[in-house]
Amino acid sequence: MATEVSDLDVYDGRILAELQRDARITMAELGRRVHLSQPAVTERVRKLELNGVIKGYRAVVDYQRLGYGIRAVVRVGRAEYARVVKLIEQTPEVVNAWNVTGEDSWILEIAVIDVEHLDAVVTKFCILTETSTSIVLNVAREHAEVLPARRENIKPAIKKVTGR
Amino acid sequence: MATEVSDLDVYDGRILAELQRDARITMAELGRRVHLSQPAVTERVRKLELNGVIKGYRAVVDYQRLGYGIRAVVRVGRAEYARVVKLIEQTPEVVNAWNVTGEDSWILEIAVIDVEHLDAVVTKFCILTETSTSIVLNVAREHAEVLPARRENIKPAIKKVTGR
DNA sequence: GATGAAAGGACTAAACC
DNA sequence: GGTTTAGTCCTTTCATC
Repeated sequence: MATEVSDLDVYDGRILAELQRDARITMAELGRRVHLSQPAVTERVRKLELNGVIKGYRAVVDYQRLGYGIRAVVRVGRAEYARVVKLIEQTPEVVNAWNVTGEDSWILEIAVIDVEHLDAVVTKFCILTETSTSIVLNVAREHAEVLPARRENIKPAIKKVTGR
Repeated sequence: MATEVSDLDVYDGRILAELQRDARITMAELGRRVHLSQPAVTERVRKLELNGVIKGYRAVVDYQRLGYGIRAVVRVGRAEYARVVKLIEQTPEVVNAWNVTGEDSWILEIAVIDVEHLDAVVTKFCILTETSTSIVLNVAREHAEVLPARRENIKPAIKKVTGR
């Protein structure tokens, strides 16, 4: 049985917001914040986990302080799917890897120590196909909180004239 | 006082690995896993948080199950910095936003409900400058665990001949 | 850094609305 | 679906080795 967005009420939305902000708060504290008793939130969180709405909980680390001076986005052109997947698996510097539509087949986010390290990683992918590397200068937004989608919130690209 | 990577020992590495895998384990359990007493791990985690190595803890949610059928990467060309930042701030669909080097100035990761919604979001950025949108078909790796950088682990791009 | 003790708070399961 | 209660476990802080 798949979870429908409509199954998620206002309490679930608040719970998801709080846990995306701080995943280590206790169930008692979470209950206080969303105005539910502790057993009630515990049960809701358990269901959100079971339904796969919450996939897990992760510590967010500072790449810079872990010794990775450079973050980069590498776009990888068309290449044999299995070979790219295998190369990604062999490359721990790849933090995120998406197979995408368009001229580039893959978009990789990598964390490397310095330029020499960047060269070493990018070269591995250059051998397969053409690549394009962009170094991250600045992060405007990271891991934004995502709430259940509500169609009412969409602002149409071109506003319809409402004859008034 | 900034943290140096050299300050992090093998225990810190294990702690960071465990907390990136599951941020909600108790300190007692974390202690068991890394073979330290509970007060010892608690103190180490506190220091990692204070030093900014651990930036926080987040629940990872499933965009699909929250009603976002499409994930996409939008590359945004050269445009006035402040205007792009302002537009990102006004666009909750943007999950990650990086200012990068290269022809594209910005790389945005967005989560949208459907094609109509995608159109609405992309159009907002098209007004500023040229954009290029790639829809995510498949995720090969997501939020890989990142451990303290160790230069010894780097494999040089071109292996040096060691005259032997 | 480990161990042990004590107080406070959090979790679990049950009974109940 | 929700709350309350009671028992158990975890966490925190202290002291000591």
